[in-house]
Amino acid sequence: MPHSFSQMPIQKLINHLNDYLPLNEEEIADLNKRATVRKIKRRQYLLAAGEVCKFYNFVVEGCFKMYKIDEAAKEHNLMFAIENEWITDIGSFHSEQPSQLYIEAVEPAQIIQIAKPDLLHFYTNHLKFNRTFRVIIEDQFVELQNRLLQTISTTAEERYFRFMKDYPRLLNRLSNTQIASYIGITPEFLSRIRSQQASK
Amino acid sequence: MPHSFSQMPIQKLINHLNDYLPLNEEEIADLNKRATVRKIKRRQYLLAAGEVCKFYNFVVEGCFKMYKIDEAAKEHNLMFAIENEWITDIGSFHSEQPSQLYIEAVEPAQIIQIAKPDLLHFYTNHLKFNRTFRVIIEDQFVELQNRLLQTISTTAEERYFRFMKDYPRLLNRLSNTQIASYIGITPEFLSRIRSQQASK
DNA sequence: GTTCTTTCTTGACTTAGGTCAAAGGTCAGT
DNA sequence: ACTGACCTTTGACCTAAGTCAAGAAAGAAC
Repeated sequence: MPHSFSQMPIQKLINHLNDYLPLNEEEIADLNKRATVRKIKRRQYLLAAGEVCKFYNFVVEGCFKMYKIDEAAKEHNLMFAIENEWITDIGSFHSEQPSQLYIEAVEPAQIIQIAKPDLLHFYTNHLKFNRTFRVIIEDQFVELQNRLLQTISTTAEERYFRFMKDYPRLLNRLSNTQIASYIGITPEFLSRIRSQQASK
Repeated sequence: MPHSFSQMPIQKLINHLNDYLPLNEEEIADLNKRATVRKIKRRQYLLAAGEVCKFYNFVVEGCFKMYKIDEAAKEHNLMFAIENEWITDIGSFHSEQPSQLYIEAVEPAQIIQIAKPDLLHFYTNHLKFNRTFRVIIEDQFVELQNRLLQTISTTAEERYFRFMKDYPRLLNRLSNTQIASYIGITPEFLSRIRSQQASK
C-alpha cells in the first residue's frame, strides 16, 4: 500500500488542534514557524534510552512504538501511536533527564516535531494550548489507567481480546510479537492463545 | 496519633496551587466561594462503582484509595492519595459516565471538593488553572507510566521493594493487603515475600 | 524472483504466583 | 477494657505463563 502524503502535514496538525479549541490566524502562523515536519524510515528512532527527549512528536502518517529494554534484553511496549496521535516520553521531556525508553518507527512515517522551548512558548503566549494539551493528556491518562487496571486484574487471554476489540486498526499493522509485548506476555504464549482460540 | 486540623483547610489548597502558579486575590476569592471542605470518616466512600464522579477531591488530611472490584469480588488498587494530592476518577468525571471505581477513606480525613461546573468555571475564567492542572496531571501520568512499565516487566518482589523505596510515607499507613493489591499480587504471596526477606 | 532476517508455531519442561483453609494477631469502635 | 472484624502467616497443592529449542512460514531488501 503506497503512502500518500498529499495533504499538507501541518494542516493535519492544525485540524487536530482545532478539534479541541479552534486556532486563530496568529496561532496558526506561529505553529507554522515553530513546528518541523520530518520523514522517518522504518526502524528509525525518535528517541533512544540514555538520551533526553527533546520533542513532542505528532504522527502525521505511519506507526510508532515506545518501549523499554530490560536487563534481560527483553522489549516492553508502553504504547503505540498512529495518525493524529502524540508520542513522547513526557517524563524525560519535562525533567530533562535521560530517558529509559525508545521510540521507534514501525512503518515509514511522517511526523511533526515541536521542541521544548517552542512548546513552552505556546503555553506562555497562547494560553489556549494549556487547555488543549491538558485535555489530550487527560484522555491519555484515562486510557493508561484502564490499561493498568486490566493488566493487574485480568488474564492474558482477556487482555488479548480487549486489545483486538479496542485497537482493531492496529492489528494489521503490528506483529504479534509487538502485541504480546504490549499486553505483557511472551510471543510464545500469545501464539498458544491464538491457536487455542482458532480451534474453537 | 491525633489529627490536627489547625491550619485552615482552604489555605492548604491555596499553598498547593501557589506552588505551581501563584494565585491572585480574585482567584483566591473565587476558590473560597467554590470549594467545599468536608470531613470524611474512615471507610466512607467519595465515589462508588456505578455513580458518576462529580468532584475533583483534594486531600487536606488523611489517606484514600481508589480501586476496582472484579467479578471475583477481588479489590484492585489503582492509587492512593494523601495530604496535598488529588484523587478523582478523571474518566468518569469528564465523560459523565458511571464509574467502575471506588474511592474510599483509609483513615479519617478532611478534603476539599470542587464540582465539575466550578472546575470548568476556573478553566474558562482563570486560564492559569489549565496550566496548573496540566502540570499536575502530567506528573501523575509519568508516575502511572512508570508503574505500568514496572508491572509488565518486573517480579512481585522487585515491585514490593520499589514500593517501599518510592512510598515510605505510605508504608505505616496501609495494610499489607492494600499494598499487595496495589502491586498486583495476593496478600498471601506478599506475606511470603516478606518472611523470606526477613530471613536474610 | 531470491536471499536473508524476522516471526510464528509447537513440544517438553520449569516456575512464579495463586488458591484454599485454618490458626493467631491486631486494632478500630464502643 | 472488650470485642468483633479484619489482617497476617503458613502449609499443601494447583495453574497460568515463561523458557528453551528447533523447524516452518512470512516479509523485507536487494
